[in-house]
Amino acid sequence: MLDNDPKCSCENCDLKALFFSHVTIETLSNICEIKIEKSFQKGDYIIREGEAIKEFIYLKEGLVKLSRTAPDGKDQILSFSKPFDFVSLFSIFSSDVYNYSVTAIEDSVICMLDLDNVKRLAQTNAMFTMDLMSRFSAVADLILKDNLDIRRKHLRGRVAHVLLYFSNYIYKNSSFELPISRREIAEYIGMTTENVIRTLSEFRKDKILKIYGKDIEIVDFKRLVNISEHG
Amino acid sequence: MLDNDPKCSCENCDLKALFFSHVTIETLSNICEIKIEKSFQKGDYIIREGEAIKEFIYLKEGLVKLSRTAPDGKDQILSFSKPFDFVSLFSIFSSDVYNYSVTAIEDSVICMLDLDNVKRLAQTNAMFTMDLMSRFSAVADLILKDNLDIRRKHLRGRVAHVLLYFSNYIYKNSSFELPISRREIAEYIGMTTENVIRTLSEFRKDKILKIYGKDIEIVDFKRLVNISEHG
DNA sequence: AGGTTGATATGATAATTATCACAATGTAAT
DNA sequence: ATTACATTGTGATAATTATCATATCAACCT
Repeated sequence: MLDNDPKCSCENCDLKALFFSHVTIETLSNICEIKIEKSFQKGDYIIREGEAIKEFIYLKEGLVKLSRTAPDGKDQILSFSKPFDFVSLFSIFSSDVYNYSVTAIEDSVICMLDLDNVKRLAQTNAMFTMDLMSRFSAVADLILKDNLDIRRKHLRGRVAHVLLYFSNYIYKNSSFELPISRREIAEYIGMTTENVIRTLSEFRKDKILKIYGKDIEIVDFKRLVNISEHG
Repeated sequence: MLDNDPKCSCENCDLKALFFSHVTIETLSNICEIKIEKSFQKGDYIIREGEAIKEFIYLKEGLVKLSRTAPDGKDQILSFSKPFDFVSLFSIFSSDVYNYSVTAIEDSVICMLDLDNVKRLAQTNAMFTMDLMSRFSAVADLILKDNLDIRRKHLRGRVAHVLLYFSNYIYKNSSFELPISRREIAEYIGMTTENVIRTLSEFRKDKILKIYGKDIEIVDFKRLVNISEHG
């Protein structure tokens, strides 16, 4: 965890429009003054499952994973989030504790606002609450849709799905450095680590990918899309 | 679809507390006057995937399933909902069309309010919007948790999970009439119909269940719980 | 009554995925 | 530097699940 960055100001924040577009500059400034900005390095926990929810948190920079530890001790990854996708929101209005852990999978920066303050704002400013709810429902829908999409695919389709997710949605590039391990891919798609590794090797042998450790280059995009959609 | 029931009044509705507890009686009466109540028989579509969202809908009585048709034509069931669990809410603040179909799996009654009216209310009454968001986030959390729970289980554990869900959560009885077909169980847990049927037969042979068509009696509760949790 | 359809049921076999075993590499700690 | 440990990688085998074939039964239609 690095030091706070004093240069950040809500007024100039790219994320302001996300849920503060109906909040007056004065109110925003008040909130802003007591906000805390924190930096996390890749691998750091931002939120731990079971912790009390005391802050309203959103992601300014970076990439995180949402996960939980199942009763048998195995981790399950629910989704990945970049800025504009919400982070802490899933439980803050319905639970006292976080149901999921949030971990930085790239160096990340978050903003923390006092939850009681945000709740007070939400209780008085209906438009703010509407904006919040719209974001929240869009993200929830996305996660559910993604989970259903993965559910109906086989191993190869699931691995292709993850690769396309990072390529198309996160990095917007056919070459990228995979931010997660093979094990984490497995935890995300619900398969074993060995089978994820094997499948990646197959894709390499089939000249669909070039792989250098975590560096991935999608060579045959069409075929990968086809595998993702039709097995 | 049956006739409207003129006897229903919002003032006496059990569900009022759900999201109208911070709405004045006058406002509620205004909303109430233009509400439409509809009854559906088991099997009827209440909402079809892809339809434009024009109403705010909630379930007064009955039991429904949320599902979608995957690109390959196969159905996937996302969750089941009884009154107090929301129905239409998943997309109404983030999408113009329904992402999921809602089908009555028992005779059901819904209330329909004009969505623009509800949105206007949400934009002016922050407490109402907060209540709405709390319900919504609780339901979303529940669905996600349930999906993750199912994901980490094998066939037998998944079937046991569904049986316990209906027994514990829906009917609160060790005997109940299964409101869905074997195929629908399969669509819910992501396995084939044949394997669901086979597993039910195994449970019967193992004297865990008594089965008469759709009538289920859980005889060995402990063992079923154990299968659900540990395979 | 006869015919069609869909749901339930069961068995045999094929396909898919997990588990186990082991090796190589890389990385962090001391 | 060297031990310790996690990650990546591959093969053999076991376990799990899907597919296909077939049968029965009930509901519904004409």
